[in-house]
Amino acid sequence: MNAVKPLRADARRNREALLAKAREVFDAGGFFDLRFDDFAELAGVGVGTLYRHFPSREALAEAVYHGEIDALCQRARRLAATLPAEEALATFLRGMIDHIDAHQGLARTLATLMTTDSGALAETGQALEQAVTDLVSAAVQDGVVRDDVGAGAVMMALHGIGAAHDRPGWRAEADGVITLVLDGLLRPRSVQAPTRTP
Amino acid sequence: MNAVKPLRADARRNREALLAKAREVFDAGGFFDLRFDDFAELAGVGVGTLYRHFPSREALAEAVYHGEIDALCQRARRLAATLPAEEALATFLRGMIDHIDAHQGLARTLATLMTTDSGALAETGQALEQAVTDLVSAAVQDGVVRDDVGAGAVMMALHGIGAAHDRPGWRAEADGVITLVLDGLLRPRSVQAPTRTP
DNA sequence: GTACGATATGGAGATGACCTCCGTTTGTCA
DNA sequence: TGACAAACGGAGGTCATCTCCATATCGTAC
Repeated sequence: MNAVKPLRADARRNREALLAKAREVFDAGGFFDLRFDDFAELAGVGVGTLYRHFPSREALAEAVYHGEIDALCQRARRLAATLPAEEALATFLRGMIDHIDAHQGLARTLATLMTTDSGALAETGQALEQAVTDLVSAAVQDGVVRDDVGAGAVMMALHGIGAAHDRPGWRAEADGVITLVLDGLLRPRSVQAPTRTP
Repeated sequence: MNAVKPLRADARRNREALLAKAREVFDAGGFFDLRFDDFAELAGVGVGTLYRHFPSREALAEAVYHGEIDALCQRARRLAATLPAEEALATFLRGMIDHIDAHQGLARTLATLMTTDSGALAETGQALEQAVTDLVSAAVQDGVVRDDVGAGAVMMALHGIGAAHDRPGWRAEADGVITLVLDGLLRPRSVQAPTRTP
């Protein structure tokens, strides 16, 4: 599926230059406020080259954080393999906040990844979602976590955290969400019948 | 603060026409995909008039749902007055989903309202957030809900729900989030010390 | 009813971001 | 080194947003 024919030397050089500059701009926090064209100039390549390598701003963002997110997924697998399912899930979710907190722009990138469900862009998002799903499933299998609420709900909560990263008390609130989600998951199923308001 | 001098007759007429057409387009679901200029023509007014009345797409969205959100806030107050705090909170949150589910575009509007924290646009968002805060506070006061997680976390969760409204299994997942949040809130504080990953 | 200042209108066009196209340059391989 | 493919770059097309101001309409005082 991923038959990447080797890039020509100059192509690879430009690609790296773009990624390097992108990381720099991300860390400075201004990535999403920068004109995409200006970014090409900043990186020292033409606009056409920029667009050939990264068809959209989101594609570039994904590329920048692809490694990061891959690492998160691997981390999920490692946790799942070494810790009791419940603890693995908890540790992973708390770690997500740390990661988002540590890197400017990752939050917004995640938010974008989670809404975009079409195209190759979503691939990374899917991987992350799969990782979460696996963690939750394992905990359910263990019997420590209710089975009437799916991993999708957890993803939604993460989504909310990512999308709201510019709120004033972000860190504390994000921790609160995870606490609620985790403690909520530990309860037995359907404490109360899901009341629908009339 | 809100010293609105009465609009001239034609101005009021145009404003109403814009709002009416906006509601119509919202219900059809295409509001956010429509060119803003085209919308002016649809409503039968000039672009300038559109922009004078509603400086941005979001301002118009807010105006359309201002009543709706006001109603939600009132509902929150009514529930708080007539039900035990815990039940009031639960009923309100479940009701939120129903509302979002019922109206195309309300979800996206809420998402926008919740991220935008500057300008008059946020006023409505603030009101909604205040309503949630009050409900949570009352439940905390009653001792039925933990006091170590603030209303901000609940808002974040709602945010996630609103922002993700185009996911396939949205309704079920949204219900799941609320279930987790509610059940999470019912647990005593800090079951486990908030572990920070190293 | 009419005259006049205040208020509102409308739509052509400026603005500015995004993206494409294609003539030129650079790398690769025999 | 020649020839072919791959990649470059940036001028310019496209498109949505928003502004500006000459014109029209309203409300009111006379």
